[in-house]
Amino acid sequence: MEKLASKERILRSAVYLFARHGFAGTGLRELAARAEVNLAMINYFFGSKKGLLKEILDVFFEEYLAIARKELPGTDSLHTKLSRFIYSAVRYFESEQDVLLVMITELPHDDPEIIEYKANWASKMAKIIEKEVCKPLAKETGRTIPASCLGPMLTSLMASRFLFSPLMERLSGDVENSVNIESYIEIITTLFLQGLTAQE
Amino acid sequence: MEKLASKERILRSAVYLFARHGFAGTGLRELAARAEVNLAMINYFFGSKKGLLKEILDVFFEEYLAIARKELPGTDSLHTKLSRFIYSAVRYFESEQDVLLVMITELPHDDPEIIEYKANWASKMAKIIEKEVCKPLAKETGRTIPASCLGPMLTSLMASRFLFSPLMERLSGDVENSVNIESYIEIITTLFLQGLTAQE
DNA sequence: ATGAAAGTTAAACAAACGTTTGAACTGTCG
DNA sequence: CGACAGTTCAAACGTTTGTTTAACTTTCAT
Repeated sequence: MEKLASKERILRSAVYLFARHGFAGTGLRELAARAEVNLAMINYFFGSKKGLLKEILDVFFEEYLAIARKELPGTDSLHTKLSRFIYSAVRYFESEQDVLLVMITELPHDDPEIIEYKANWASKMAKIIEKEVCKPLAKETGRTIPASCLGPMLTSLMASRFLFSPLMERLSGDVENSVNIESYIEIITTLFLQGLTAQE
Repeated sequence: MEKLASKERILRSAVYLFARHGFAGTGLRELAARAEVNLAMINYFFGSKKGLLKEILDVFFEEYLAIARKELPGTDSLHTKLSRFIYSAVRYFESEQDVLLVMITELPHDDPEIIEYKANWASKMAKIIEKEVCKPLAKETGRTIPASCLGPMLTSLMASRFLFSPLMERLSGDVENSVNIESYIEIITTLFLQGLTAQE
């Protein structure tokens, strides 16, 4: 069992801690201890604490964008394409819950260095949604919903389970009463597709 | 023009700063400066920094729960009741955007002192949703969606505009291309109601 | 084998952190 | 007036913060 490279261990520990204590709430010494590296290694590899956050956000947005580019374009029906996208995206969210939480909880924070990064990615995402979802939808239903509204709605809906999961685990208790991931995907896919095409 | 009481000024400044820099990212000196109070006043009124956060979360959940208790029970149709709830809730979210952002961004963080508070409120909310939405819905459609799934979905969907607004403002540019609040409410109401009743 | 590059380390830096203290000030009521 | 509770204040407490430095070891192609 080869030990992971230091840089990778720092990255994973950062994702874990940022998701649980927040970016500002995580100290670099705590992070270094968890990653089993010397404190100075963090700045050596990532330049600064913010550089570390940027790299985490990059990883998330890159993959999220790649999923959109893979599933949304093409000649299939809007219904088919959106189903595929939701399926892949939620699966990805599930596999990288902590990264998703870091992305969401850092969304509103207005650090000028970070907001530039996020806006850049959001812009690319909005263009795809606009072209592949909003325009076909307008043709189908006659109703125009801009990507700046539909994109956040879709992402928030898909992320809802993971955003609230730390709370829901604590109170639901009985596991039987909760919904498995396949059902969850089915529910929000139906909700979104039926709900969207019902717009008039 | 009477100057607000010190405690109130602290509370409002905290909401403003926590929404923009996060809870852990906001220093008490910066907060005291913005509220124009002495640093020691914060601990005098709220006991600790966490006590301040608790009070902010209390204000939010209390009102959110009050809206649910007001709009959801009763003999009206599920459709009518849910429409009313979404309308009131989104209006409240809009009027207290910063408080909403603080609540959302602190949702996943696992501070033991805070998570107890949140779980307590979430439990009350889940009970109302379960009784007033999930059960009637199961009777209508035959499909059972637990409150621990439906609650987060609904809240996330209603909050999506405000969660992403700091980003969206930065990139959309043209105000004409964005959706006003009335349209936003209409869109997600239709989405949610049509989408839910389409479950089978 | 040798030298440059990459990785790792302990130690220290100034700055900022949340919190506490005890005195001073305010207004109110007896 | 004097006493009292509610506020406000400057100052300091001990930690912890992110970052930097310079020396050290390891790695690896020449």
